[in-house]
Amino acid sequence: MTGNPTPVKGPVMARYNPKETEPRWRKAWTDADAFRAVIDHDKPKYYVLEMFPYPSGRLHMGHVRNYALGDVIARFKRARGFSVLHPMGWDAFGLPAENAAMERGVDPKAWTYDNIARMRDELKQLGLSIDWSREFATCDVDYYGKQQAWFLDLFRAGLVYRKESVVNWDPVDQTVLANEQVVDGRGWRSGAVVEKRKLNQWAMRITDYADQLTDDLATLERWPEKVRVMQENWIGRSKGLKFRFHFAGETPAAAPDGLEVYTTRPDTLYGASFVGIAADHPLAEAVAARDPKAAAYIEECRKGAATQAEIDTAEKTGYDTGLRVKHPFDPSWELPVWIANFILMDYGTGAIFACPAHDQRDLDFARKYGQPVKPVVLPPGADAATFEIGDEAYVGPGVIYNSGFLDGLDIESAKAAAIERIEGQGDGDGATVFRLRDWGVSRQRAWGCPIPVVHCPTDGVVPVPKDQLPVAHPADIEFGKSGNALERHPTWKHTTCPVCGGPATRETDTLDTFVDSSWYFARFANPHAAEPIDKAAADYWLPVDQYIGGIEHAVLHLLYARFVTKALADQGMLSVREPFAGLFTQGMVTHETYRRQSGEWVEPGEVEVVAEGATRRAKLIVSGEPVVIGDSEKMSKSKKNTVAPEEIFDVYGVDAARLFVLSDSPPERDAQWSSAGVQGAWRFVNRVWDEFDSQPAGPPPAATPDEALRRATHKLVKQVTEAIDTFRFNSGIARLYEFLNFLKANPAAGASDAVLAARHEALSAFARLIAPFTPHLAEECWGRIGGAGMVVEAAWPAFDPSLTEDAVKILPVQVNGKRRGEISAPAGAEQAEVEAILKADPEIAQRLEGLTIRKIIVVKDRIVNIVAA
RNA sequence: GCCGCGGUAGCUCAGUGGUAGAGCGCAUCCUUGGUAAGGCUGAGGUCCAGGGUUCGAAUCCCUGCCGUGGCACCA
Repeated sequence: MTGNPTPVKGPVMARYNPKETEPRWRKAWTDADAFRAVIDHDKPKYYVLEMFPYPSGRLHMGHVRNYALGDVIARFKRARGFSVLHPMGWDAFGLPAENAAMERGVDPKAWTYDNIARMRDELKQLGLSIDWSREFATCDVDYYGKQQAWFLDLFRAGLVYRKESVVNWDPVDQTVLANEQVVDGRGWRSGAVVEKRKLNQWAMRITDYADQLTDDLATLERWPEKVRVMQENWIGRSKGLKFRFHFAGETPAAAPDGLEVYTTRPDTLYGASFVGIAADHPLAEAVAARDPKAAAYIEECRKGAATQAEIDTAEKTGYDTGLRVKHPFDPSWELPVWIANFILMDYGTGAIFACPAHDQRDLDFARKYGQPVKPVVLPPGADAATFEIGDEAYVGPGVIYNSGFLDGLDIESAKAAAIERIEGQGDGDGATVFRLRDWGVSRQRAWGCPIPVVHCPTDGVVPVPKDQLPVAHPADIEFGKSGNALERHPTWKHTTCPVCGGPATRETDTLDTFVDSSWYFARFANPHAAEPIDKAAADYWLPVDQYIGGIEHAVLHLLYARFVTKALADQGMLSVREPFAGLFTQGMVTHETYRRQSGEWVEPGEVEVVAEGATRRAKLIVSGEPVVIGDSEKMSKSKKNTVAPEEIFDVYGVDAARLFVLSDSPPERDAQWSSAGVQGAWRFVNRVWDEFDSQPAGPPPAATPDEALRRATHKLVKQVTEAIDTFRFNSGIARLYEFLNFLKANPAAGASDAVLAARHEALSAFARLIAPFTPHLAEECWGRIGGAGMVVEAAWPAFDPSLTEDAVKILPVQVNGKRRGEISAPAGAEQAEVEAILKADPEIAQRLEGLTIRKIIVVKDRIVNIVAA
């Protein structure tokens, strides 16, 4: 190095001031219309979407993380030459608006749009690279009117229907819930114990797509395995046999064709000991009509267990109906028919045959009621003469025995043989059964998308003609009471029948808000189109290349969106059959919790944490009262462990907040927010700026750049590029931290021309590499070293693969697996060359004195191991 | 019960056959005209435990322990 050997302090630098730089760059991006998505067939396209927010009115750290993650991808892909679509909208219908209306007497519409306005400002402050010209809210009349249009298309296609059904009724929210929205017997939002009610309901035939929804999971290679498994379990496809038992003796009028059951184990039919039916099976009801004891038993079952815990521990009970059926393979063999509390009416046929030896539930029941237990599957190695079932059913592999024509077969062959026999007898067929139920979409709420049909006393249910869409809310809905305000409105529901012109009433149910969110990604392709979906635009942009959101939507939203995509594709409205090619589920933002001795929760802002070596203690700032530090948990108001994003932006700037939330942990894991962490990010922002500010202004000297710095730069570009490509943002940021330390070790002050030139190249790359994470800082730095235009318009830095490796490698030398020294070798040196260097090394020679070399293992560019004895 | 994920420095996490790393925190010292700041240097690790494979294991395999997520009377 040349220059002044004494330490030179840099010029007095102004501290980096995000309050000044950040708004300035956001304005520059807006003025340049930098993020407008354009259909450009000369470029590869990339559609980045984060799950759109509910407009609660306040941005929280979870939002910051979600949108920062998406923004990294969007900015990265844009710099890599993709035509990027990165839109934003609002999932704006739903109960919170109605609750606010009830509590505060405000208009849900005004409340919602006010919240949107506030949250839009906060989101824009985040500096996201979003095409805001595409923004819409699901409560916009234009959006839900288009939704009504395709809803009617699905109605005509038979995919939407109305049925009287037993539904989950949430007594607090006063509405119906889908099965997916009932968690442990309680409403997913209200937490109220869900009741069963019989109502006329609108439903969508998602079960028609159950096979496709299962099969196509295999094509979603860029989805987390976990989510695919969850969906597969939820749909719950099982293959088996549906068949009828014929009655022995009297055939009840309620089951004239016999009793149909479903089983996945037809191979164990010879182990049957009784037949069971659900308490609400029609046959059970018929029995109850003439048998008061049966009626009492059924009543008992209905009261039954409400919560999952109760169901788990509930004892199996049953009631013998006195009815008898014939075994399908042996008409002389009669089986009793029991009503049993563990059989579910809404799965399969609501009736089973029980094989206690090979099903634990059947075994528990059989032991209690003295039913026979006959094993028909012999485990490998077991002796047929002595094998017995104790308290545990045998469900493993084996050979069929005690089973007539099935004897000697393995389980799979026996299943096939049994099904073939039953089909031959005309008693039943092989069948596929799903756990998935049709999607009930009716909601008895006003603040949702009205279902566009009319009820006519003459013509029945009549769709509203397309030229009369949208069916909009009346302007003067009176909220403030519980129940459906549309139903209560004095005039809105009264209309005329589109068919006969006579008086008729409008449907007052609205659609589940999950319908709103099941196609918004397609509307973003062209949110101003006259048709619900602009097919040409959708063909260009869809599928979403990278979708990002919380794991909590693994079955609800993500399953509905997949179904609607397939249904709309079948109507010719879309070409893709899967909406999201890539899915990323990010973790939550958590924070330590603090409590006073009294147990009262305390906000982080009221607490001072003092670190003393390995121990940390906390106290109240005002009084010095000791505070107990609790686990890090999801930020929530009830535990007072939230941190308001706007306060962080105000103190440290948006870039520091983004950087910290991205750097702390891998994106799929929870991120622990801490004030120390965000301060660390803030220091990094300043150190970056200092480094750029210390570089002499003007073009770099025309010297050959310093080799080591150059190699480090190219290595960095490679590492950060790969880290972003593989969603390891925290790793990429760690490399940037390291590189900054390396740069500081090669300061501009007193540097040679070679170093100054290499530093310029390094800083030019660095400004572009930090842009996805800290976009405002990147622009400021880019400008400082004379970069052309803005970073948002600049190409991602390239790296020269030959420069990402060191020219000379330091190879550790092991003797018998223990490190004993090191040698220098040219990169790529092969065995012979390395051995030559080894022999010339006196230190190694000394180590090997008295030993016989058995083998020398050279791992190119990595390590040498000498095996000696 | 079934299916996952995780266990590496005080904390949060990289590293997934080849020299144990980063950030934060901590300690020492320097600076005090960048100042509710900046810098230098350093300490700190049975890579959860045991067994196996290998010249070599944090990494691969087996067993166990601990934590955590999802599903679950689905025939």
